[in-house]
Amino acid sequence: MSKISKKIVERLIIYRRCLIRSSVNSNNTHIFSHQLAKKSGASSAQVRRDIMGLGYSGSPAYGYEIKSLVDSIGKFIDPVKREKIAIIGLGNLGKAIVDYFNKQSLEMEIVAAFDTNPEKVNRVLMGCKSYHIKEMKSIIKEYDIQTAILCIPSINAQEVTDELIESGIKGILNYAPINLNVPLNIYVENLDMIAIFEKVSYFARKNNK
Amino acid sequence: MSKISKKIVERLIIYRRCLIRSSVNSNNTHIFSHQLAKKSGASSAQVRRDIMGLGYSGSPAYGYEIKSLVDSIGKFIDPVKREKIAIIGLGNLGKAIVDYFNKQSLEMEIVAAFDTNPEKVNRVLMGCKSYHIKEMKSIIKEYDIQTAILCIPSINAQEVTDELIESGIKGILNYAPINLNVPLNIYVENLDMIAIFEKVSYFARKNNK
DNA sequence: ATAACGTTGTGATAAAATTCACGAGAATAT
DNA sequence: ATATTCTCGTGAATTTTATCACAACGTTAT
Ligand SMILES: NC(=O)c1ccc[n+]([C@@H]2O[C@H](COP(=O)([O-])OP(=O)(O)OC[C@H]3O[C@@H](n4cnc5c(N)ncnc54)[C@H](O)[C@@H]3O)[C@@H](O)[C@H]2O)c1
Ligand SMILES: NC(=O)c1ccc[n+]([C@@H]2O[C@H](COP(=O)([O-])OP(=O)(O)OC[C@H]3O[C@@H](n4cnc5c(N)ncnc54)[C@H](O)[C@@H]3O)[C@@H](O)[C@H]2O)c1
Repeated sequence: MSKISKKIVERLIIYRRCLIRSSVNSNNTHIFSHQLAKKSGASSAQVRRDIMGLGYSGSPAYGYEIKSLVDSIGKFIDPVKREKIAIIGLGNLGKAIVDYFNKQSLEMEIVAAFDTNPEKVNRVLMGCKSYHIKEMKSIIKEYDIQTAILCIPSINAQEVTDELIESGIKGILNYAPINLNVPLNIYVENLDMIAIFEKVSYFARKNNK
Repeated sequence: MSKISKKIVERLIIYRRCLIRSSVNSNNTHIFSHQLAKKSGASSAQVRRDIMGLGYSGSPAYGYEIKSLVDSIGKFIDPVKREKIAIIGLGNLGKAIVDYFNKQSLEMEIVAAFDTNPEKVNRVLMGCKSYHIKEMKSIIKEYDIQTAILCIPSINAQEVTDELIESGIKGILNYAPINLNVPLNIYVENLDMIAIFEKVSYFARKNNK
């Protein structure tokens, strides 16, 4: 079987998001590669190749059956159990994220939040309970949480990261604008909003060339 | 001169962010390609290649001079004038973003916010004034704003996008989980937080392989 | 019947991105 | 002085990624 590269995984995730979104406001049961391409920003040949990699097949007559394609991507992408996520930092951004994730996502849920500020602990927001940071290690182990979202000031990000890793966390989505030092087997995705916006600004000026 | 591809632009932006961050808490004046590689996640050969593309040169003895390298990247990436940004939607996410951008970024500023909710207009947050959406077109033209951040519910995103484009906006950072339809010369960057987190979850499970 | 059409799946090809690897040269050690 | 040790800049090689292009095949129109 052909290898599924990092890039292909990223696109499969996008394809699925596009499929789920469009199946909400349309009642088509099938989609052609060129339609999914348009929605996702890929080329139609690439869509077909990526889907081929999954071992999934469409029909030349009707294209891909949306529901089973979504399932097929899910079988490849999703964890066996429902994903339980921790979030660290219940500031402006953290609260917005908890609200958004737990409203939108069916496959995963932010189950625990941690903060140092006593006013932010022992609350419940969208099904997510908040705790003091000193309880973090035990709660993460208790819930068997594998992934975390980091929304605290840069200055504290590395020390909390070290604790997260000690607690058994394997993946971190980091919003703090700092480069975290982690072992090779830990996956960190940095989401630097300013860097992303600089890109928008650049390509806007170049008329998207 | 060799071409600067989209990918290289993205990395240059990251390099600069890393350089600026690390120059805050260290007083080194120079940096080697392998050090910047470590910070940014690229390889050292790639760092050298990318910087080469700028026409900038380091010294084999001391590496790159941080300040002039930052300037050199800026000369390539930055607009001539300070970037003025509009934001649409002052909900949880929108407020967090205004606060963050206007605190952190030196090169750009969110100068105007727009919302439909009367309670959210005619306020000032971190130097950003908020207006009713019906004033959007005129204010954007008045300030000569080229780029916008979209933080409103998906359902309204397309119509507002159409108005943004009519107003002369050339680039959009879109947080709503929907695919916007825009002309080819308009740059849209979609930031789908759930898609990004799905990636984190996947690679965490695969031990970052 | 059968021709025309539009799509998938995929081998072959092209293009893009990345890494390799080494000459040149400055700094430092001996 | 000379050797040693780093690095940068970069041509060449390699690897990865994306596109091309078409046979095979079901559908629809005639
Ligand atoms: N607001 C944004 O849109 C935005 C965007 C990108 C990145 N960021 C970054 O995300 C982080 C949070 O942003 P914010 O706007 O929510 O900031 P904020 O100041 O509103 O919230 C920070 C929260 O973290 C908590 N905290 C501080 N130290 C902690 C620790 N050691 N352990 C646990 N909790 C701790 C604070 O009590 C507070 O509740 C910052 O690093 C910021 O730079 C924010
Ligand atoms: N909260 C998050 O972390 C998060 C993350 C990713 C994406 N998103 C998306 O970003 C958008 C906003 O998220 P939020 O959490 O801030 O939601 P929110 O409901 O808190 O805020 C939405 C804001 O948009 C305003 N609004 C609605 N229609 C408008 C219109 N036509 N013109 C101008 N303003 C309008 C509302 O008055 C409100 O202030 C949503 O599409 C959401 O799915 C949110």
